[in-house]
Amino acid sequence: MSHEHEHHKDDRDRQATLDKYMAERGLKSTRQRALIIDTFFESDGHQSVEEVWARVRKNDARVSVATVYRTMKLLSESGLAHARNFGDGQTRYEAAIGKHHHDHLICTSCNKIIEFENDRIEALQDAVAKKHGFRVTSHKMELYGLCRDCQRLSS
Amino acid sequence: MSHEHEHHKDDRDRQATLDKYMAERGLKSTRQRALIIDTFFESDGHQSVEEVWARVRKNDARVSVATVYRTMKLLSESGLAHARNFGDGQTRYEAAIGKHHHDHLICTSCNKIIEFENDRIEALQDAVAKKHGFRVTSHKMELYGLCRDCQRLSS
DNA sequence: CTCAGTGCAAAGTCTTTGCACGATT
DNA sequence: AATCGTGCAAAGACTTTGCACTGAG
Repeated sequence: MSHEHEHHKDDRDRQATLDKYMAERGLKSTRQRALIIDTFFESDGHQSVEEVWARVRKNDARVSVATVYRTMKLLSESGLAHARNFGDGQTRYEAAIGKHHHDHLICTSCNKIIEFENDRIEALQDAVAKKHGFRVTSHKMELYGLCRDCQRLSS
Repeated sequence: MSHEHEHHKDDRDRQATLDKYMAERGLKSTRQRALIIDTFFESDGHQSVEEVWARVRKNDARVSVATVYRTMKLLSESGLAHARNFGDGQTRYEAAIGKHHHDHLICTSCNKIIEFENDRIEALQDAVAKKHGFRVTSHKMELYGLCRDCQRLSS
């Protein structure tokens, strides 16, 4: 299966999830929402509202930042995006569709973020949750430290 | 070894760490700092600045919240406390001495927080970090979901 | 036609900071 | 005495919200 096919499939998944979510609550589909959502999913990574807004404005300068805040919250509540807090005082959103779940290695010196996934850790997390009677819906794991490059620089 | 002994030992550890840190940077020991630090370490859990301030004020109403902010940041930088972000827009501090490292199960319904530790997960984290050339200094792992009680209520 | 969505600016939170005064080394 | 610390209020950063207008269903 080509990457292109995968992307189209992701697009459809996202559209379906979103349509379902919006239909359930009587939410309307507007020019602004469509633009914001498309813009968000066009980029990878951990996007702040400000960043999404900047790119949205290139297409339509009339969109207000308040609408971006509202729409990102919508995406987060619908499960299409995850809200993250890496310690700077800013919420960052990450697309929740189209890639496997993963966690983060964060360099405290250069702020580089490396993503990784590890099934054994996930399995252990589930086991821990079960032991405590929890039904886990999401999780985050972040390892902070110095990346290879910054270790070299500081030594 | 009695619990009492352990606590005394923790107090000494903390005092030593803090003294060393402050000496290294020429920081002064003041009435406010001592009170804030004692107050913080008297309680367990994940304390917001506002909460610490409230308890500090019972002893000395003249202490300003700005000083509490500054002191908590100091504790965090000295490694005696960890700053956490659980998603409400508030930094919470947790004592870093006197208990093992642990992670969190967070109920998204009642906000209950359960702590757990799992050595195998920690070991796997180290392995992942090593694979990426990272030197990890700290980490956090949070599992979000419904606790046993809230599952029962919502079903 | 109705109700949700949007833009705007105002208000809210949490946190940081400039400055003059006070305390510690 | 020299600095660092503190209190206060102002400023900042990010986010939410009230309201009147717009637009989707």
